Amino acid sequence: MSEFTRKTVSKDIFGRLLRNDGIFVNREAMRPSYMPDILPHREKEISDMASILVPALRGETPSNIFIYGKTGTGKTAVTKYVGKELVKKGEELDRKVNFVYINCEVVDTQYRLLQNISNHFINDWSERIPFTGWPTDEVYSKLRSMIDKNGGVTIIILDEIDKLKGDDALYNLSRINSYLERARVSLVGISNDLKFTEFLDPRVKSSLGEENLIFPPYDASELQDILKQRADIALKHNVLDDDVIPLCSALAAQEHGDARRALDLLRIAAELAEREGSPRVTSRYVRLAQNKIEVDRITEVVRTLPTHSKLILLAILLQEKHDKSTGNIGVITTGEVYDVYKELCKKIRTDVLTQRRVADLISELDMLGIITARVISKGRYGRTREIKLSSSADEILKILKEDELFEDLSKYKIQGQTRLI
DNA sequence: CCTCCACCGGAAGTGGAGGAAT
DNA sequence: ATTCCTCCACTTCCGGTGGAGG
Repeated sequence: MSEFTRKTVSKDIFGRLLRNDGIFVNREAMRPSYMPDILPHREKEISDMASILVPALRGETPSNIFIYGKTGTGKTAVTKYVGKELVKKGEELDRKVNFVYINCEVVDTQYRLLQNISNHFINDWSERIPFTGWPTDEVYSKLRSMIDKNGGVTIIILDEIDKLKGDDALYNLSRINSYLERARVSLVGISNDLKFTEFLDPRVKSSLGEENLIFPPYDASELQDILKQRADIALKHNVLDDDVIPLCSALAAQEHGDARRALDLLRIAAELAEREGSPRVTSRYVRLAQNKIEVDRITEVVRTLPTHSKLILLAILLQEKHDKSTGNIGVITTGEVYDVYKELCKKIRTDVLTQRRVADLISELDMLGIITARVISKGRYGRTREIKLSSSADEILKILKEDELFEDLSKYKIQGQTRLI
């Protein structure tokens, strides 16, 4: 390679990718965090929520709300949207309305929750409540005085409320109004777990559930509208084949009408097309995207598995390979997996878990969708689980090998018949 | 129709970690 | 600092079971 070519190549690697001859106009519009101006097919939910919260604009306390809906049904988007509008209207009417959004998956303890809400009212950086150090009830009383001093109506959104540890925090928050003189607080809890309220303190339950909103899943045609709207903003005109949006919608509709899933499919399909230099997104890229999402999911799950679950997974993998090479056509059973697993443990000098425990871990792997395990009866030869890998063995092996512990282990060969007949 | 295999899966208990209360 | 409590991973024990082979 001449001096000249090397220079141009290295100089242009980003230039070529940067030149906007791809498919996207505004990539952000396809991300889950993007907030569109219009939320299609959520008009009813928006107006329901608005009518519950409108007392805030008259300085009265709105009812607390509990919102339930599966992932990707627009709970968070609708709530944030209504909140934004409410604050805007409040400024117009000169009514003080505060809107605090907390994601309980990130802020999951009582202390951090109270700390976070309090800091929302403290602009001066040096005045802020530290991550740790204060007694919990002091933070609580600080919060009360902050809210009272601030006045007006404060609406606190607790997203993913089921992730919050302990219900003391909810109990305290739901009673805060009786300690306030000049201000009012109302709570909005969001969850995708309907059973969540069953385990709650009955007092919290009745106070939080003054109003309930249920967000139904989107159906395929509603998903199409959402995708069309986003595609208009995010993509160049006329880069999608006609069947791309219907396909994305149909696939996502099968997954309980998850709009986020639909958007991910479309975005990844477009990204794959762009990366391959294709001028158009075809249904082939949607299929590839779906595959990529699945592989990414499996990769992530397997990578973060605890050691013993990985060992069990490897045991299943080895057994499957062994069966294939010996032409054995029987199904893999719990007992066989357990035997191989024991050997693997011995090899790396790890304690062996009991078969009972291993059975539970196998069920977990099943629930994670890495394997399928269903109970079958082999008559005289007992009752057991039939265990199968649910995705490519090589793919999983590759991920397992990332763990240095499994580097050598994966070469382990099962000696002959592990079980006498 | 009965037996009996090779597990399933519920119940109860242990022990250690981590957080809250005193 | 110490005790208490709660959670979690795991063990022990054991009754239960679908159906091939007798």
